Amino acid sequence: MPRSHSHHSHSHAEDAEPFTLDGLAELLRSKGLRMTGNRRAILQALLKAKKPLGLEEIQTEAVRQSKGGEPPDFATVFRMMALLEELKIARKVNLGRASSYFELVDSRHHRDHLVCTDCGTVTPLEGNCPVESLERQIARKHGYTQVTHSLEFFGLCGDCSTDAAS
Amino acid sequence: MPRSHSHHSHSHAEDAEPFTLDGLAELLRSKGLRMTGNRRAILQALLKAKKPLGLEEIQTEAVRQSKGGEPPDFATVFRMMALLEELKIARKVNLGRASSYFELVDSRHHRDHLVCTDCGTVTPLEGNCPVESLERQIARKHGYTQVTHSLEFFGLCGDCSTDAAS
DNA sequence: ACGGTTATGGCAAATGATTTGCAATTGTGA
DNA sequence: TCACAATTGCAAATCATTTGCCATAACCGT
Ligand SMILES: [Mn+2]
Ligand SMILES: [Mn+2]
Ligand SMILES: [Zn+2]
Ligand SMILES: [Zn+2]
Repeated sequence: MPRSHSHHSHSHAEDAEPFTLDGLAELLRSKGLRMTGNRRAILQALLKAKKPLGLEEIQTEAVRQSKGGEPPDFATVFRMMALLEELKIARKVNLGRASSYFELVDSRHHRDHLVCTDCGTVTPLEGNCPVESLERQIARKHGYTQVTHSLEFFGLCGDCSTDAAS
Repeated sequence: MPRSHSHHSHSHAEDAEPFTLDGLAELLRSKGLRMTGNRRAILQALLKAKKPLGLEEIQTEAVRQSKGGEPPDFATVFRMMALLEELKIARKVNLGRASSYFELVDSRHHRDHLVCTDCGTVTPLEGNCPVESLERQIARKHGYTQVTHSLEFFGLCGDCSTDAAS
């Protein structure tokens, strides 16, 4: 795919550009994809999210972001997320639930999560990932490439611990 | 098969009783549950497994363990696994696939996994878990109790890396 | 701005996985 | 051996994911 560095002032799609709507829009276009109202809304929802979102949540957040109008169809959200996964812009997060949850994946700020198995509260964990540095070692030891990981902690939050005791 | 001290065992999986068929049988009975041919076969399949098994696999391995006869119904395997999860004897493992996979959970030998996202190969990782010691810290810091975790690495195995390059 | 090309989106139906109801069966303790 | 409750097979229900089809709309070149 030819890269036209027409005006070098900004937005090289492949650069570690901070995840911004414009940056993502550019990236999509560079792949021959189109930027639509639905997609803008979905991306905004994901950008604003403080925790992984389910398809329903993306749908409702998206319509809120785009200030009203019809929410994107469920299938549309589904296809968009499949696309973003394909492009490694988003990833599925294992929250131990039946349906899928997604978050944008910024290679510099990936997050692990703490999930209350009772009330469902999700807390992104602060600080450095404790296993990121292992990816390289594991890759070498087992002859793997492109190693990523998924790390979640599950437990009972304070409230739910109390409730369980009574 | 020496059953040295199978009495005084009516309680939790915390009795660092080794995970053996008899031990598990006893545990189930202590909960008022019954030990049947199906259950014995399913447990044997799980005990023998070197990696997490899907419901189908449990079904086929179970019939092999019990040396023939009808394989347990799919719903039976499903209910058995729900039960074992409930009792914290087994857990679901996130292999990034659509359907669920299970493994017995021995608090002393829990395993994280390396999964090839292309061919599906699953490799239990040797050695100490790199985050087990964090569970306590996270529990304290966030006011959680009963904290567990799920850690999987994903990537392309040697073969699949080669194929992808061509 | 206009029009042709083609990605996209809505709708509904197909697929796939999980879960449940129910009657017949079977394990267990008495 | 009996009575009772747990278990199981089978089929149907539920829930989540995925796809086909065609009308629509984004983008490109004029
Ligand atoms: Mn991490
Ligand atoms: Mn671990
Ligand atoms: Zn909670
Ligand atoms: Zn592979």
